[in-house]
Amino acid sequence: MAASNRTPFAILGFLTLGPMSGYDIKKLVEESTENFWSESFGQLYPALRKLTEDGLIAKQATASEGGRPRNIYSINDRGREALATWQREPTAPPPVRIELLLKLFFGEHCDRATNRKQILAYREQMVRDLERYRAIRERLHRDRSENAGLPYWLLTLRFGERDRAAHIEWCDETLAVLDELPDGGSEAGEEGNPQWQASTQTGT
Amino acid sequence: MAASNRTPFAILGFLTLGPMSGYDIKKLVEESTENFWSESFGQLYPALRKLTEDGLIAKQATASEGGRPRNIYSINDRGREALATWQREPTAPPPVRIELLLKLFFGEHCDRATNRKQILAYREQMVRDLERYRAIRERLHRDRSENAGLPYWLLTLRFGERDRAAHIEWCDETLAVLDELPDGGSEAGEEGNPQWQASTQTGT
DNA sequence: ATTTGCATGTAAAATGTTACATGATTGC
DNA sequence: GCAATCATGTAACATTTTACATGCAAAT
Repeated sequence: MAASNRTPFAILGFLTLGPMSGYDIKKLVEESTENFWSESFGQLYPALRKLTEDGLIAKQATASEGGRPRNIYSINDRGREALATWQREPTAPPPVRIELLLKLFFGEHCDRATNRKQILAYREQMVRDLERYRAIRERLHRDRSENAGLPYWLLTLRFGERDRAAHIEWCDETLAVLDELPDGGSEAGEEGNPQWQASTQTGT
Repeated sequence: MAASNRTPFAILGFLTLGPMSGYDIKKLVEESTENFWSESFGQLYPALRKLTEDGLIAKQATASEGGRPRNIYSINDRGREALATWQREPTAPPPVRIELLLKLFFGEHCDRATNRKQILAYREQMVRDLERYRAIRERLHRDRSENAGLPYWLLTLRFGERDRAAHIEWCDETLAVLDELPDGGSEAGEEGNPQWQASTQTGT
């Protein structure tokens, strides 16, 4: 998985929004970047410790109100610098692993109904995503209109909207194409053909 | 990474194209599904051994021509059944981890030039992908027009084309938006604002 | 009372990439 | 002769998820 652990940078980014605990970060991730970037506690807590050791963030144990112990982390100047440096660096292309396409690539061995069902399920997910994005957009405009980060958040949201819309169009085109194709059926047999070698490359 | 190791199914899929070695599979992956599904030797060889042990494929050691030893694997009926079963099963949504969007999400803390540079680099990659896909498409039509799998391969290629085209449009829109925004600059300071909690969710 | 949420963390397992070891053969 | 490619495999490392352990506080 390449030499790249971006969790520290995600943490630094969220800490620019204000001091907070690991738990807070996790919650924030879930309600903001989850659609294109997620983090689990198993990554978060070790990374917080490392960032503290490296002096990019400061930890402040709090047991004040209610007596509930919390570790509150704040970003410092070195942390802000590390964040900015990362933002200027070349960005790794996102790794893609689209199981749907792998299934469809071998779709010749399935009956039409199976292929259709897979595409339809994917399409429904895309539609649900779009509905969710619309709700998020409305909520952002309602509750966050003053925030300086809002334009950037909206740009990432727009990415999701365009992406999903394009995939829905692909689903519709694909369904139409599938209807024109002979219905295979998954009967074994036919004997693997021998002209497989070289040049079959395909998209994404 | 969730209970899902799809490598065996990828292998089974490729073996439907004919008997071949692990090395052959790796080559085929590179020139066909690499854009949406890749495999490394570190996954391939252990998975081939496991599939053989489980009786879904058969291994045949060859030392024939030239004396070069090769292990040729063939899918059998149980393997074909396992493949078809997987193709009918619900498909996990692809995991997304888009570093570009994470950077842009915190773009408020960068100067405009940095944000622009990141988007432009991404756009260039999308354009290169599209050019590559066009070459693949031409090659497929030229060399593979007889193959029964071709329509399905073209569908996965179309996915990549639509995806990249949509992302390019997003890049253009984003660049226009960035030009309207005040140029931040990465100076520390400003003090993290305190109204971060709840409702910031965004797209993809 | 009991569930839900707050809160921190660790351990183990799954998954995946990269680098290495090894050696044959083919084309220049 | 030498580089490239064929060919198989392992080991180490990196990354990430899931499950668990632990316990307090607030709301129903």
